[in-house]
Formats: sequence, structure tokens, C-alpha cells
Amino acid sequence: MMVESASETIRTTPSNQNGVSSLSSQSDGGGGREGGSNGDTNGEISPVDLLHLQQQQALQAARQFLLQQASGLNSPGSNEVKQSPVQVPVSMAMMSPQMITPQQMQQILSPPQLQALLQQQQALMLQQFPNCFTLCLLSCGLQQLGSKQLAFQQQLIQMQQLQQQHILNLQRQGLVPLQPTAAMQTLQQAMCPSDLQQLWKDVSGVPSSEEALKQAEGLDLSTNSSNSTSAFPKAASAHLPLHSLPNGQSHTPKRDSHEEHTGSHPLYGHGECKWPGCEALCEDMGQFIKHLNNEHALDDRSTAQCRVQMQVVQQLEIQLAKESERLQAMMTHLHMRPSEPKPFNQPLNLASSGSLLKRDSEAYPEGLPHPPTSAATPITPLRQGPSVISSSSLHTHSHSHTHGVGPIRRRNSDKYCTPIASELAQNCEFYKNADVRPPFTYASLIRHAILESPDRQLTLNEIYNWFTRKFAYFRRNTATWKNAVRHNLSLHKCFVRVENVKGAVWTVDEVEYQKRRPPKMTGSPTLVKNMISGLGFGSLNASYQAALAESSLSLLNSPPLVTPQSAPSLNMLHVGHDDVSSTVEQVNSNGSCSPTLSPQQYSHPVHVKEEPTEVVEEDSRSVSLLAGVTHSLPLPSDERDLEEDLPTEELE
DNA sequence: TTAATTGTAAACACTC
DNA sequence: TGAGTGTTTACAATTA
Repeated sequence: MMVESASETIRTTPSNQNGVSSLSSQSDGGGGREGGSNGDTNGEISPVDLLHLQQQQALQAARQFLLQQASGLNSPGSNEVKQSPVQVPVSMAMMSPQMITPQQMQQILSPPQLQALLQQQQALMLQQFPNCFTLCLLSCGLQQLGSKQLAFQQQLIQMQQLQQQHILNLQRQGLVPLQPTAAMQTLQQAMCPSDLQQLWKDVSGVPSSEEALKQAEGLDLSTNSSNSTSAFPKAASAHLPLHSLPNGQSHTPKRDSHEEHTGSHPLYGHGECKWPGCEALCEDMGQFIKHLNNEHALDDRSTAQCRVQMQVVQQLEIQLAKESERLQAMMTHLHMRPSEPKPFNQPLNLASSGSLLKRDSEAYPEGLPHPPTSAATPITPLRQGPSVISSSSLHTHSHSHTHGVGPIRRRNSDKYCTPIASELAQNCEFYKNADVRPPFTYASLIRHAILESPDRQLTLNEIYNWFTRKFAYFRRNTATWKNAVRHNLSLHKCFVRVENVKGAVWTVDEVEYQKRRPPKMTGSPTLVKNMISGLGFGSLNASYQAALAESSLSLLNSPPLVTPQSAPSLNMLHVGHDDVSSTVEQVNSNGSCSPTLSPQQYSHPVHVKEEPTEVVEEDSRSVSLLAGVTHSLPLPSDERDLEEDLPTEELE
């Protein structure tokens, strides 16, 4: 997977005459956190990113242009882009003019949130995609395309390809399953080989442009066989300033010039052809262009591959809609609970963003890792239940931890943060597939694994398996995290080793677990710094990150999410105490430990450990309050999860 | 500054 | 003998 920097920063400038978002200026090494209102990025932006960004902006311009053109086909004067009011897409319209780097956004949002946001963004793009295509076909039918329009169309097609690649990258990450939709069927119908050919002809064969004519000749579009490019003058493609690629890639002279300088192309990276399933080595752009025209010409195979790509998009679309709906429901739900009982933490100061940024420890609720303070970071108090807290797990950082596995330190607390059960339940697939470190401590994970088991007891190996099964992250660096698991099992008194018939198993002593000092968790720079270390986000491509950035901006600047009414619910959110609820299910009537041990387990010796720190604080209140509850019988897993989602105050 | 928490590494002992 | 398991210690980083 191509690893690209997540440093793209987009600033929407609706006032631009052509509707193209302006590319923010690049700072020279700001470390990626000062993506402030001045539009500076973190300096990690690469030429590829720039090109990427440019393409997205070009797409926007092209889309707006074509939209306007489609709505005003009968008015020739409407072709003037500069006269058209800029129709800022939803995602862009919701963006703040402020700058935010993907890193900052990632720090604010959790991986699930990011995923949802990405999907939202994808939904938006996919929504635009067929429209663009339809419009393109419509406009192509006009047969009277000026050079400007041609350029826009070429950019449009180029961006469509970019989107496809972007989505394919996501699909390759396993973030989304594959399913079809009616929308894509429409696309498929529109993208039959003949249509494709006609489209390419229309797009590239405009007589008004001499270069386009040359390109049309070079493409030899009249030949539909796979060897159609055999007659293609190889030198032509490299020299043509404007070439329309058979796969839908069209390059404006400006774009080509840029590519020649940067060696960038949506289908070219790291000296390889990025055409799906190709990976042919190309030394330079010229060679790549030749390769593209030779190997990926408009033929049955390419068309089939294009269709496959459509399937990918199609499947993503479904997943996207699903996740978007879920996200919407979550947001609606969270926003609709302004009058929940007051949690124990100090209230969030939601009045002003300035106060929010005043200081990390002041601005963020306990237990929530928060992003590094940036004066211009549009931090939103939106903290969506379980998902938010895990935001740091996606932080990307160039610094790799010495030991390969970044510390989970100060991650989502098992006490005052997200209910791990609900987090895992909601984002099970995400953690399974994404190489993202779960924002939970080893102890909480181990505990969850044990409690999740039918007998609430697991052998060490079963715990290992649970980790690897549930988290892609733990499928590597096994020595490190396994050692950590063993260390935690031995270290924490809450984990009780029981000699079972079949060997030693580990159980959870909920009372001891509750005795642990409630950590006042906040996001730490170290977390941000060390969390990544080649983690999942490193595998996210620039498109993904750019989409995330854009999407998050949309969300972050969504007015309802920052209203003061959100404060109570937000405060409530981070107190979801899975431990407390677990206490309900675990504590015996005498208040002693009873991690649902079977009778036979009781007959075996139990090694009592001494917790490193014997701090019994106010958390014991929950134990005492719940001591009268008899829970000698294990609850079903679902029920446990449900209980774990209960906020603390509901039990007090 | 100190204590607590957490993660990581490593050494060591024990068992199979 | 080696791998797995379990314990313990040490250290670093961070926050309250």
C-alpha cells in the first residue's frame, strides 16, 4: 500500500472564480500541527499530495462547470465559468476556511469517526460521480466543445479515475466490503465499452484543439481490439502535451507540465504503474505514459477492469451509506440528550473555541485523549460516545517507536472513557482489518477478552488469540505485546490465575479491577507522538487522508455539534464506564470477587497477587453500591455489553 | 516534585 | 533442549 503523508490541507475558497479551491501554501516543517488559519500545512506535503490536491480541486471546478453547463445548455453564454456562482459541495461548504491538518483532525476524531467521515465523504463523491459522468456524456453530445470545456472534462475524467483509485485503495485496506448498488448499475450501463469509446472519443477528439486531435489520432479510438495501441506512435504520447489516456485519464497541458516536474500521476507512483493489478515498473513518467497507452488502452480488458473498479465503488457506496446513516443516528442521538444527569467531571467550556484550546487539561474531559493544542485547530467539543476517544489511535506520525509497537499509554481509559464493549462492538470490523492500535489499555483489553468468553476465563493462549482475532494491530510484533499481556496479567491483581482442569486460566477480579485508581486520562503529546509508529494510518493513502480531512472539517464545523446544548451529553459520553457496569455483573453479594468462576475453578488454587498500587478511591463506591446485587451467574455477552454502555451516573 | 498509571524490555524460573 | 508460561524488575513517559 502506498504510504503517503497525511499532510494535505485544503482550503476552500468559494470566492474563486472558477470554483477551484486554492491550494494552501506550504510551510517548511511545522511538524504537522500548526495547520492553522493561515493555511499553512505541516511541511510534509509531497508533490504527489500537491498533485492530488490539485486534482481534487480541478474536479470541483469541472463538476461545477458541467453542472452549470447542463443546467444551461440552451444558453451558450453559460459556459463562462467565471460567471457562474460557485456551487460549493456540501462537504466543502461545511468546511471552515480555517485550515486543519489531517493529523489534527485525526487527533480530534476517533478511528471509527474517521471511518465514518471518510465514508461520508465517499458517499458525497460517489453521489457526484455518476452525475458527473452523466453530465459529461451530455456535454460530450454537444459536439461543440471549446478548449476550456475540454480541459474541464479532461480534468473531470481524471478526477473520476482518481476517485476510483482512492476508493480502491480503501477497499484494498479491507475497510469496506463489496456490494453492488443501483447507482452503479446505472454507471455500468453508461460505461459499456461502446460508451466508453464514445466517451473517450468525445472527450479527446475535439477538433478545436490541435493537441486533442493529435491525441485522438494517437489513441486510435476507432480500433477496439486489445492491440489497438500497437499502432500507436510511442513517441507521441510522451511528447504530446495533451494526451487523453485510454483509461479515462486525460491530462491538460498544465497537468502534464506538473507531472513532468513532479513525476506524479494518479496511476503512477514509486516507479510503478498503479493501474489495478499492474504494478509495472516505469522508470519515469514518459515511460509510464507509454506503458499506460500500451498496456492499458481502451480495450476489453481495460474496460473490464474499469467495471471491476466500478464494482468496488459500488460496494463502497453501500457501505458508505450504511455507515453514514449510523453516524447520523449517533450524532442525532447524542445531540438529542441535552438533559442527562450531570456527570462527575467539570463541565466542558463550550462557549468559545478559544477557551477550548486554552489548555488541554482544561478543555477536554477526563479520559479523553485530546489533540495537541493548536491555536487554529477547529476543535469541536463533539465527542461521540465510544468512538471519539480512540482518535489518537489513528494519529500518524513519522516517528516510529523504538520498539515497533507504540505505547498505548494514556489511551482510552477503561474506566472513565468509552465502554470498550460498545467500541469494539461498533467498530469490530474496523479493528479487525485496520492496522490501528486499539485505544485501550492492555488491562482493559485482557479483561474484555476474558469477560467476553463464555466461561469468563481464558488461557493465555486464548487471550493471545483474542487479541489477534480482534485486532489487526496485534497480528504483528507478537513478542512485544504478548509480553505486555503476560506482564499485565501478572502485574495486576485484578487478573486471577486459576488452575483449571485443562491448565491455567485467567479470570477477572472485578473488585480489584475497580480498585485501580481512576486515571485522569487526557491525550498526551507522547500518545500522539508514539501512537503511530507505522500503524494503521500509515497505510492510509493521501486520498483517504484528504477525504478524512475534508470530511472532518465538514463535521467539525457542523453548527449543531458545537452548540452548548451538546455539553451535557458530551460530558455524559466520556463517563461511560464499562467497569462499573461490569461490576454489576461481577460483584457478589458479599462484594467479593467472583468473576464467574465455575465451581471447579473454586476448587483450584488461586494465586493471589499484590497489586502494585493499592489505591482504593471513590471508585469503590460503585462497588459498595452494587455490592448487594447478586451476579453469580454470568450474563449473556450482549447483556454485558449493554450494561457496559451504561454511563456511570445511571448506576449511582 | 511526587505518586500513579501504563507500556516496554528483559531476566529469570518453571513446566511440558 | 527449546518453547511457552508466569513473575519480577527496571525504566520511560505522562498526568494529577
